Amino acid sequence: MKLKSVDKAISILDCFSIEGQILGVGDISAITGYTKSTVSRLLSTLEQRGCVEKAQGFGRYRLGYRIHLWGNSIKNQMNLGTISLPIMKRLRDECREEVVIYVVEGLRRLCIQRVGSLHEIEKVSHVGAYYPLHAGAAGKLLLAFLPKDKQEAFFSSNSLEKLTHKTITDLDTLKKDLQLIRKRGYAVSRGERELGAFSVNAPVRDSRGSVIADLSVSGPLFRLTDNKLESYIHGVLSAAKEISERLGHVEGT
Amino acid sequence: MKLKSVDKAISILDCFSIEGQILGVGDISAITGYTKSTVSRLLSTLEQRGCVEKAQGFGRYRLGYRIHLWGNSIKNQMNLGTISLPIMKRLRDECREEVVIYVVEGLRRLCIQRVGSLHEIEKVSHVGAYYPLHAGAAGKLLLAFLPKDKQEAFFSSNSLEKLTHKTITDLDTLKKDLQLIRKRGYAVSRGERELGAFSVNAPVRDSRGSVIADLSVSGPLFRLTDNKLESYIHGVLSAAKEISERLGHVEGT
DNA sequence: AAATAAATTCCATATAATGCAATTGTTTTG
DNA sequence: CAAAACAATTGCATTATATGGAATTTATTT
Repeated sequence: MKLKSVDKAISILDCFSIEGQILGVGDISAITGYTKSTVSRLLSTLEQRGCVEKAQGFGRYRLGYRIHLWGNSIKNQMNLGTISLPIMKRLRDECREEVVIYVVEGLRRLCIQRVGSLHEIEKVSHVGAYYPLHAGAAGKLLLAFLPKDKQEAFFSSNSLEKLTHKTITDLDTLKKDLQLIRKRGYAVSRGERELGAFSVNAPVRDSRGSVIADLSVSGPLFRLTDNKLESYIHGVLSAAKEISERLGHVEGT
Repeated sequence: MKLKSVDKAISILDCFSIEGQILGVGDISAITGYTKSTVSRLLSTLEQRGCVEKAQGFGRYRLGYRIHLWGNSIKNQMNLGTISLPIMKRLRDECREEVVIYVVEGLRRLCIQRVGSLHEIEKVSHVGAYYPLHAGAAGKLLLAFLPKDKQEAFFSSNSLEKLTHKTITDLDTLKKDLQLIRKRGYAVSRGERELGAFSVNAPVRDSRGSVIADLSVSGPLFRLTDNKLESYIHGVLSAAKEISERLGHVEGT
């Protein structure tokens, strides 16, 4: 970090990132650990430029119009795909396997972003393509964290099509599996949708704590050792956490 | 301004406020006048915290996910009314008369924000109330800057109801008036909607340059002198300009 | 209205930011 | 494809700036 006071200013603005947050000098000083004089001066600089503004009178601040302005100017460029991309690339470089993000659309999952494997033999998913929710760890994870009503809608409207001999076609077995995924916080599958493929998955959460996407590392089964599995689980969990943070998710929500 | 480096950082972020703007160190140095080393260091600090991020490779930046995050956390609190309020208060304190903001809704104008007069005898508009477009300078200004199709819709569907003996009821006279308002960039009326009242108005523009609202100073006619009129026109124009800037409007759009 | 609490300003000191020049990295062109 | 041209980054000494603690001002509570 090159410029300390700028870094501090950013930390202060960050205190406001919970929606509707209104804070005073003392609050911010307590959160950040900076002295009240420092916070006061930083706030006053930020206020002069409209990054924060007085709310509810004396010494209480919220984010200002300028932040709103900046936010507007990128809201069209910024979506889950672009926010995730750099983190997905990093994960891919660690794992050397394909990294993909899926979201639920209707009763299927949609691939919205992909970073390809570094190996010659690779598993390939396609951005824009739809895949089932019941087969493969990505689908099951999304299903596991779906709101109850949508989950029911899926169970009642969908036959669990057998895609490989590993596909789960029994509803009770599937439900048990979903419960396990919720408990563990990640999902692993081998050959459920595509024979000879593995997939390691973790949930991406938004600022309200809802699971809105699935982050996946996947590749051919023959390359998956126990050691690698361990490291992929760790990697995908921490990358998913990082994406969630960028979406405003705070731990313990 | 208390902290110079923070102020510089804000100026740099501001360079990006035109939607989709992508800039390099050299560009920003040219815009702001800061040396390239300074810009480079500031950008690198901002990048580490996700306020800007690399775009299109080598040394090109755009706003980052953190700005998006902050923007999201206030987008519900920030609307035309709250953005305008502090500027409206300042204008009211200068003029000592009622200051109001109107937007077009359907074929009428809607009062969305108001700051009351400082005099005992005051003109009073009501937030949430609807007023006509053809009577009073506020309505005429909004009408003058309406897109052609909506203007036509108004002309064809609306009889120009006579509210006072000053109300313009002839379509051709009205159209001439609108042309003059567009040319001048502000509008003044006396007693067109409410006898004994005056109103001085200027347009508020958004980041695309479209007129989205009308800012008005109004009061009882007996207090309006030629000197005051001059100063109200100047005041309302500059306040409207300031609100427009806060909405992302850049001069000459 | 007085007392309490919080935010702001003052000031000397320590620290951080600056500009220049040198370096490293990227793109263009012959 | 190498060499030149261009742009961004970093090291370093200097100068300007940010800092913490105390004092002061400003709001809130009793």
